[in-house]
Amino acid sequence: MNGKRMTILDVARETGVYYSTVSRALRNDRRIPEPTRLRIRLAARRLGYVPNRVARSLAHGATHTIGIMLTDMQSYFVAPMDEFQNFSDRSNYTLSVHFCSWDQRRERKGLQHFAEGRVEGVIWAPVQWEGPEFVQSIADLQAARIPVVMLGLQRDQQSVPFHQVGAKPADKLALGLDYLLGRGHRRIGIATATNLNGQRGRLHVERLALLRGLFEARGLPLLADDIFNVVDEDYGGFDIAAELSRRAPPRPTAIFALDDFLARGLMKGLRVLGLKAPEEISVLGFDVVGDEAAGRWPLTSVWLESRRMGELAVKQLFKIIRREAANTPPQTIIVPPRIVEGGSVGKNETNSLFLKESHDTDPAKTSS
Amino acid sequence: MNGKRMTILDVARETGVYYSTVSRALRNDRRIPEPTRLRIRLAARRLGYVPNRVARSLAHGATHTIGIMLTDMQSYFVAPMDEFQNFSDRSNYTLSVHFCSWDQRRERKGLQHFAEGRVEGVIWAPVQWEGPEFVQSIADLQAARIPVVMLGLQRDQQSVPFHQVGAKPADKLALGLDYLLGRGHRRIGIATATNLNGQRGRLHVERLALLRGLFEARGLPLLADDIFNVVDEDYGGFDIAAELSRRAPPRPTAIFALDDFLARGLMKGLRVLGLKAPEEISVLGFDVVGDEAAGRWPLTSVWLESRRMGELAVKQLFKIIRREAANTPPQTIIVPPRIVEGGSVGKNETNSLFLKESHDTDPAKTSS
DNA sequence: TTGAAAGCGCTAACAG
DNA sequence: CTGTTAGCGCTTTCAA
Repeated sequence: MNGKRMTILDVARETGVYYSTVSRALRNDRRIPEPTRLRIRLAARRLGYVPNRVARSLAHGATHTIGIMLTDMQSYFVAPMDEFQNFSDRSNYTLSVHFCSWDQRRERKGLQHFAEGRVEGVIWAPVQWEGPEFVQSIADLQAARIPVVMLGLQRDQQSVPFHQVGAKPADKLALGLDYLLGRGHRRIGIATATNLNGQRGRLHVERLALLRGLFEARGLPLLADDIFNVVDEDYGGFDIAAELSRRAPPRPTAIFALDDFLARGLMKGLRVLGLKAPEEISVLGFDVVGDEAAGRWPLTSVWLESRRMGELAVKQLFKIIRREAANTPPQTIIVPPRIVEGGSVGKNETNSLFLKESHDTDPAKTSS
Repeated sequence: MNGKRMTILDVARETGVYYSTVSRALRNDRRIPEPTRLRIRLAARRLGYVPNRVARSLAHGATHTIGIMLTDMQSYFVAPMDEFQNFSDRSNYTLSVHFCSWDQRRERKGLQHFAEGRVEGVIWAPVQWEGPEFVQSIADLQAARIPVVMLGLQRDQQSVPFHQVGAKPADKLALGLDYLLGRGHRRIGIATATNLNGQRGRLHVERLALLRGLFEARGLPLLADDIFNVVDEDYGGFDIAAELSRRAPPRPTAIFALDDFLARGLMKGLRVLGLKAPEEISVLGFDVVGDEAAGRWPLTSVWLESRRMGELAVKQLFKIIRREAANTPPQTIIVPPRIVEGGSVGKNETNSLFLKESHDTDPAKTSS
């Protein structure tokens, strides 16, 4: 019970064969006849043998693992992770995930761990695209001959020593703005939250600045009063809805909400407060996440193509790992922006807002 | 550039010492004199040598890695993960994280991977506490002599072959209910969402059932109309707020909101709709996550002690790894429930709801 | 202080 | 088809 770990030697001894025969049997080598194989596998199971991947990897020089380095555990990453999983499952690779919590030192250490662990590839959403840690990490990975695909795009597209997959915020915002213009809107408001802490706030600052430029480039006026810059982390959309319902009709006919939470909170708020969307006011979302709901989603939005990005990233990585694109110069894959129109309203809209008493626990069961 | 990976042999050749000297130098063995050590480290860096942890682990038999198996990437796990990171950083261990997306097959495969990779310990939040996969995974881990600490509690406390850390839902609900009773509330409503898909819906079903029992045990009436069972995934709290504001004053004086989202949406909705909390109606949250905000949080709530659970779990695991508790019988650590009162209101409450134009980009910069 | 050599658990090339 | 043997890259005695 509390002895040493079993090795193939133990299994060999138990079954009376040579230990390389055990090794082969356990890997289902067709040269070992079926019955022997079975006998060996059974013995291994009986003894509680667990193969040692450390030794295995050292021997044949492949870890069959890929490393994922992410900034944090945001829902943003759920869809990409799902793609990583699916793809590597199919290829019989395993994922090793690290979150650095926006800490570049942690990021550096984690990547070093990947490099020393000889993962066969890395997908990395960097905290920053510069600085000594960043450069060092790239160097480590290169020295260990580990291919990297970045999630996201570096700002200035110099020739960089890594592949990258991402979307361009400016293109996405332009698409959204032009969509609204195309629908006849001339007074367009912006819902944003530039003052939030951390990355989310920074994104809003960037988006608002870009959007300002786009308004200007199109000769479109942007009234200070039409920038709804909220302070509430998660439910700010509700404040905007309230503010809008307070305003007399010379008001924006559309609101471009610069993130998922804001957009959905705003939609919900408008509905609860009795302002009809899109009849009285239109809402366009940005970077909306819930991707399975595409089409059934009541909100029209510039899509966050995170699933697509994940898919492209992992495919590119495996291309390199499989030497199909070994010495390809690093590629920059840009995901084109896309608008998904709020289609047939989801289930939440068709039914009542509340569930009524009826489908309770079976009374027969409560008697026990 | 595109040659083979460097090994200590290359470094030895480069520096003219024996390769075991290199091994020692790189691990900062004090027997190697300072200057030699430095010379070797420099050469290693120059050559782009990256230590091979696979080989290292095989040689000394320790991977210095712990495996984390989680059901999904929910915010629930952010605080525990943070504790895991902090603790293992300090002990110079690295984390390998897996998410199984509530898929028991994936969970099984991932744990097997951990076992074969000889991680030195596992923290595991199981999808289910039973079934063949569960039993097999436990067996694997035991066969590989890998200690496990579970995140969560098994229902019937049989003597189980693993440590576990968790809280009891019934205790938490009872604490919450008695808190409200203690504040004089007699007509208490419940905000829930039993119809949501996946785990969240299941949790609501469980909580509502438990709470029903607690009401009954205290001889407290629970009106069907006072169960606000919403259908909206994220903003159902708004719907409840709207419904409450519609009702004439013989209505609940307090609402026990059975999850974080519901509670916060409800609070926000009440404020926007002009219903004063807690003067006109009290809200008690449940399993509220935002733990850094403790005290500054405007919402009184039965706390989700996820950080504490994470901390206790990782501490327990390291105790076992360090043999301080090697052959201790598996312990069940129960985190006592706790209510955190919404203290001094956070920054979001003191200021206006909107940010006004003023702190824009420096005009000096726009001129460029 | 450093060199020599054994070995971690397994794979794979080569015989037989 | 199975036994033999040589590593994989590193750590760790044991000598010198």
